[in-house]
Amino acid sequence: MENKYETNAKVFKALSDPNRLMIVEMLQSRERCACEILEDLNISQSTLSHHMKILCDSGLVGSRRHGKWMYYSLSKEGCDEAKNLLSEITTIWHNSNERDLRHEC
Amino acid sequence: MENKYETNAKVFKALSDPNRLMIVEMLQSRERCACEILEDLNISQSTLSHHMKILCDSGLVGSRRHGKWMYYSLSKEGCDEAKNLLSEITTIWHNSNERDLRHEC
DNA sequence: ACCTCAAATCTATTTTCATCGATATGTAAT
DNA sequence: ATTACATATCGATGAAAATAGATTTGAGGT
Repeated sequence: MENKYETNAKVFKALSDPNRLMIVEMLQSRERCACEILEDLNISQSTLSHHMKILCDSGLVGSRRHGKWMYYSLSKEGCDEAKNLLSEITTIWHNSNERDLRHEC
Repeated sequence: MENKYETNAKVFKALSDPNRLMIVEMLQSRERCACEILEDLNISQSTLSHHMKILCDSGLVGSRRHGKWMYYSLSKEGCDEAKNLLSEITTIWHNSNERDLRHEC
């Protein structure tokens, strides 16, 4: 079992690699076949497959098979969830009620 | 020199660790002294210092010294930048003009 | 000046991750 | 069924990151 911090960290971990950010950028304009992504990045086929798995597992990217080819695209839902998550965790609470007491240093 | 993918990856890398997500959550309600954060996490003082450096370097967190103590808080600007960044890279372009040609598989 | 305490830095260790080559799997064409 | 090709998985390796203990730095207080 995985706690919420580990779960959330996974989404950001998916975005914390330069090659994966390049892939995400490629997917903004349209879905892409794995072989097309492979052409643009300087990595091996097995490494690309590994990155695509991480992106898909994070929910940011979806995939569909068409014959021999795998097509990848940004997932609207996954991307929205990520945005909501980031928004939630970085919102600064200006609390008027003084429940949250100061620490004794 | 660092390319944009590496630069952007750094922000998400800062958020890709469970302990750092816990710290960010603690900072939502108010600024915290390092010693207070240390009490809540199961990590050593040196490890905490390491995490705080990563969060500060990412721009998400700011710090101020008060006597012997270091106080950390969420940076409004840094957090907004992160949100804008995520929004930019996950926006799906529905392009009507057909500049972006299909790939030959 | 000396002592104390908080936090940063240094050094070493362990764990995680990116990467690749080789192999396996799945799909379609012959 | 056999072959060809795209992608996934496996196994190994090197690099990066998390972690802790020891030491150093910095900022009061006596």
